[in-house]
Amino acid sequence: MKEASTDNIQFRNEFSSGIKTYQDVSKEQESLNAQLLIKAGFINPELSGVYTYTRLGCEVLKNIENLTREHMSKWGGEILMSSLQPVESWEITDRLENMSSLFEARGANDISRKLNSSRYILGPTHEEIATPLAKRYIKSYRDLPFAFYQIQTKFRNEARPKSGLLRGREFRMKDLYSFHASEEDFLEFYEIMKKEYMLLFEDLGLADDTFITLADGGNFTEKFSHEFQTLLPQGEDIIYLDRKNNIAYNKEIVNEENANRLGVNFDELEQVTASEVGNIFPLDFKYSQPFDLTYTTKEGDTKPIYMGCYGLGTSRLMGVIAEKFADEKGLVWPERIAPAKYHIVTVSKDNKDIAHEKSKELFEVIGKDSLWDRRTKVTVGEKLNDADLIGCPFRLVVSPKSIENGGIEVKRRASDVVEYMDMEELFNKYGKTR
RNA sequence: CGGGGAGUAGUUCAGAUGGCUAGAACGCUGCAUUUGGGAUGCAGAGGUCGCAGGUUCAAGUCCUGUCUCCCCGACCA
Repeated sequence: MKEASTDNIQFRNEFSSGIKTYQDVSKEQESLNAQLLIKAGFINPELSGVYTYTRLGCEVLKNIENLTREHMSKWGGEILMSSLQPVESWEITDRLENMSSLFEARGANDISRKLNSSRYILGPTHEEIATPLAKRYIKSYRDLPFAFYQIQTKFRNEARPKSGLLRGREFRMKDLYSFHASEEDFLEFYEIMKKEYMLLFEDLGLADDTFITLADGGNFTEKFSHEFQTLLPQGEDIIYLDRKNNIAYNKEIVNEENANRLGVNFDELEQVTASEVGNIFPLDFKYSQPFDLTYTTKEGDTKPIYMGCYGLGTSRLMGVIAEKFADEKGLVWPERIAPAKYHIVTVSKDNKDIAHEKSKELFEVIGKDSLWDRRTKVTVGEKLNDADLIGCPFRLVVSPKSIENGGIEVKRRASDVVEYMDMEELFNKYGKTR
């Protein structure tokens, strides 16, 4: 294999990484996250509310989802349910007519009339798969509690997609389903998940601005569900925030009845806009009943199963984080989910000098946690601007000037402080990888 | 689904009242010069003007239909 030597921004020794930034992005898209993510080459719009995750965006999405896996795998095993779902199951739960955002796919189409005429639902959520699936695993009280999760592309035919990744027709979501013998057991697990979600938001750098928010249970239940709302000026939701008690209330449940029920004076609370990045629901018997999901008790009785479901919008999180931390120069990624920790910028006329040699060594030693801008046909200014736009946590400039000053010029994306050090000092101080 | 705006080069856009052999900037290709904050010069390539009908000697421009995108609202397990 020939050495990767194209004049590009290199990533992980890929021959050609396909990483490109764009100077002009249509002003049509108003939302900051879409503007920046398109400009910086993280996503590409395909249809209204539908995006491709290009090289850098795919990396960020994977990082968010792998972090999510670390937390969820403590409590349930990962599976991958089908995206196409049988219409019959949706008839059983009576959601075929009641959910407005269903996409329907038909087996018989213009391309192949030989196929049957079966109708499918393009999965917007997975209770209709998860519940019957659980029947295969749960027979006895000995099988409980039980939980599994998946991370998958969901499809919802939103009337109006908007705000880039914040609200699409196709988006990524983690959904976990839990099954319990009793309500007490369910509630215990529900609290565990709340804590686990907050730990995840801490890793994502969002903990300080994310609040558990009481919300409508939807057509799942009469009980409240709990949303995780991240403060964001461009968010879709208005929440009533009680900072003192660290809890919030979605505007949709703010009324006199709930004021009395909860003993809360909503007028005293702060109204803020936020984006719903997660939502967890007590499902009670809402799905176990129609699918006849039961277990046998120690005494030999047959009882229905308590269920809960726990959603997290991984692609929406990417949009929220992009938008929340961005500054006038571009994206600013939290270290755990950035496409790379280090963005190496080489200042070299022809990639034949000492700056290039040192950059190459740096890139090879750091390995997968670095991007290397080794382009020679663009000016330094353009490379520095691109580094700011892409938003990796650290920028490492290797140039005649930096070498004169002691080696590598190190600057954090979120700071203006510039330091000079050699490779050993760099790794001692900031680590080789994340 | 209601209201508003827009579809012209790879991208961002300009092309009142029909005359276009369709432009600019950026990007792209080649050569030379250039390298610390979005280079310089020279030479090039690149378009069924969203799609389908219609009016006209003549349509990017006018009419009808249709599709798509964006924004506001309604909706949003």
